[in-house]
Amino acid sequence: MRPTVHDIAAAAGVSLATVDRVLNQRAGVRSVTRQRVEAVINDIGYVRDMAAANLAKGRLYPLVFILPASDNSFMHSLHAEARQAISRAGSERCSIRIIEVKAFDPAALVAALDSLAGADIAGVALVAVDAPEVRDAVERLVQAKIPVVTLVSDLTGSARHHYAGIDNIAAGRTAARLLGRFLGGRKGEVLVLAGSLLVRDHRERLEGFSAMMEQEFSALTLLPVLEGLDDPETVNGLVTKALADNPDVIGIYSIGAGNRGLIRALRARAAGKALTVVAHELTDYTREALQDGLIDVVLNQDAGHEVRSAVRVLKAKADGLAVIAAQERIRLDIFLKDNLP
Amino acid sequence: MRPTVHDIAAAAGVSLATVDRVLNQRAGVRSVTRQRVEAVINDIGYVRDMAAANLAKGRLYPLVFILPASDNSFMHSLHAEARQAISRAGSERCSIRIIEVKAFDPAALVAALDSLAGADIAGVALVAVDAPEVRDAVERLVQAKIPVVTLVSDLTGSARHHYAGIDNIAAGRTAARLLGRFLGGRKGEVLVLAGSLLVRDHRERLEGFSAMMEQEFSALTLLPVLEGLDDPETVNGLVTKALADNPDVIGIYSIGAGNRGLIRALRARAAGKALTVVAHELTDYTREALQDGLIDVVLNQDAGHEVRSAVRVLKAKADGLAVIAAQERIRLDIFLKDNLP
DNA sequence: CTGTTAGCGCTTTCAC
DNA sequence: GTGAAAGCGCTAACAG
Repeated sequence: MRPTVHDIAAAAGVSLATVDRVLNQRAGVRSVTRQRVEAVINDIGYVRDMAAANLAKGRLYPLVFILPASDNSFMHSLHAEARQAISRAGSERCSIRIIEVKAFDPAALVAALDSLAGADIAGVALVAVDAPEVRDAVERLVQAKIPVVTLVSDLTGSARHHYAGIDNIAAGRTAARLLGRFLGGRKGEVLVLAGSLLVRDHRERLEGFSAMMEQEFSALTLLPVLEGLDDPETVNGLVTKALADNPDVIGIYSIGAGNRGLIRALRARAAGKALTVVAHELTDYTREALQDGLIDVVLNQDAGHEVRSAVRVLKAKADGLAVIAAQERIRLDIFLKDNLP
Repeated sequence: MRPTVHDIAAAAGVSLATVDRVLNQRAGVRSVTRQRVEAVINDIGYVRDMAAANLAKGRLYPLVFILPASDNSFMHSLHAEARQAISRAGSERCSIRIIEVKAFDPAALVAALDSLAGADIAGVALVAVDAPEVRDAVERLVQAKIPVVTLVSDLTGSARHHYAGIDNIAAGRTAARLLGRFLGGRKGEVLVLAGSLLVRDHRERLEGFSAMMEQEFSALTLLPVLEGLDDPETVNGLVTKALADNPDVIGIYSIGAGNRGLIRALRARAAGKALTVVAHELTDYTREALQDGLIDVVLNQDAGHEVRSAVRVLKAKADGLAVIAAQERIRLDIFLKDNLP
């Protein structure tokens, strides 16, 4: 059996209370005693049984998830996963509260963050809007020793403890290479469709995409980026018009959400020139389009993994423990019609 | 606070012992009493605190990992991940023992499995060799109520509780589509390189690959499959010869390990016709080759995820608990030089 | 059949 | 400064 506090106490000739004080670095122990105890701890290779400690403490991890009230499939699934996490919270000694805020609105986000100031909170996860005032609000929480994790979209220059999301620059580069290689050296134009360039993840995808295109696929010309605000209707209109206006388009990269509109436009199009399409986020719509051959590649981030990872990281940070780095790396999933889950 | 056994006892007017007997479905309770207690349990929405229960029981999960003693990078990393799991085992109340067996040897595997018969084991994970005698040995463990998980390679028609590995047919199909699309309709021959068609994962990859090639990329002809036994030297020889003998090869699919040899052959080749190459498993060698443009795509399975998943699943099965299915799905990772971790 | 009691490994009063 | 003792939620003897 693993050594316990009793073993330490016996070996060091002190009481359990003293051992506990040393283990938890609380005051009230002569430094001679402390050192004796610490020596024993190292000696016998003691490691604390966290489960027992949490039981004794009645430890609870009150976590808060701040999520945008966006009406697109990806955000829906992020919400769903967060609710799933809530249903599991009991057995993991944590309680999760979801706060919904207006999307793309720094002020609303700041208000939500500041509302957490006094509260008894073990950690906060938020989908960041990349603005200085948000960065400052996060800074205040970090100062107050509250672990903070950004989710899906990161916050430039912020002190957040961790980012649970994909590398969006790499995602953009990957999209570019797949599109470029699939088009196999053909000459033509590429349509790029973003949600909004005010969010960091979309900006970064575009950045990676443009750089790679310029560098490796000079036969392809990028048309000016369209911003569809992740809204199906808007996207549909923009794409329909752009395809009509630009007969040389042979590829599309859809950076954001609202792919429902894109797919509608693709379906409506007279089956003319073949189009190669790369889009983000696997939803019911993009899955179907992939199967129908309307979309060629879907790049995806696993919302479930992101939420579970955020919970694990927040709990670990709350206790000052390390995480398994590889487990918390959020992968860029690449889906063709052949490897759909 | 969540309701506890005390609350149940009080509400049902019985003692803790009786509550415990009901909770653990042990005998020795009149069915009237049992029903009364069960009613209360449902009423107040009790859920057992597993951590406390395990503490009281002094529960330990003795797990066994049976791994092949193969000398290739992937198996090395699988071993490494298993050792990592051992180092974490303490804090997860489990003890993990690794048994090494001769690779591709059903008899050795059966011997290892049978050696576990009497032992106090909470679960077994094995890299299966797909043979009837292995299936039978697994069957015996399952009969003995020991949870069994296959790792990396599955066992046909077996009663194992779970498979922690990728969908290899989908992997083969994906390889085919990527190769086909990257080659963009060009006419030519494709070299297929397997480790051994005696292992199920390689067979399945080939199956998926061939089917997709035939179905969608008829401009490409598959050469007879070469078996390199996952051995770098052998692979190197085979590839060098095949490329010399078949000047029309424009694509390669490397199904198994031993890619060190493939890469050496590619480097040695006079920089002639461009070759499109899809290989499996991200190792130091394939990573470098990807960066150098020698390999175009690496399909990968995350050994760390597989090991962690196997541990979680075995523990859950040992307690008769459910797992989070999505978390235990092992993804097919697709790496281009642009999204390397 | 049912209840009492001690105890898992750790923390936390409250005395000394 | 230090220690004794009770208790977290659950289980496991051992009595009755």
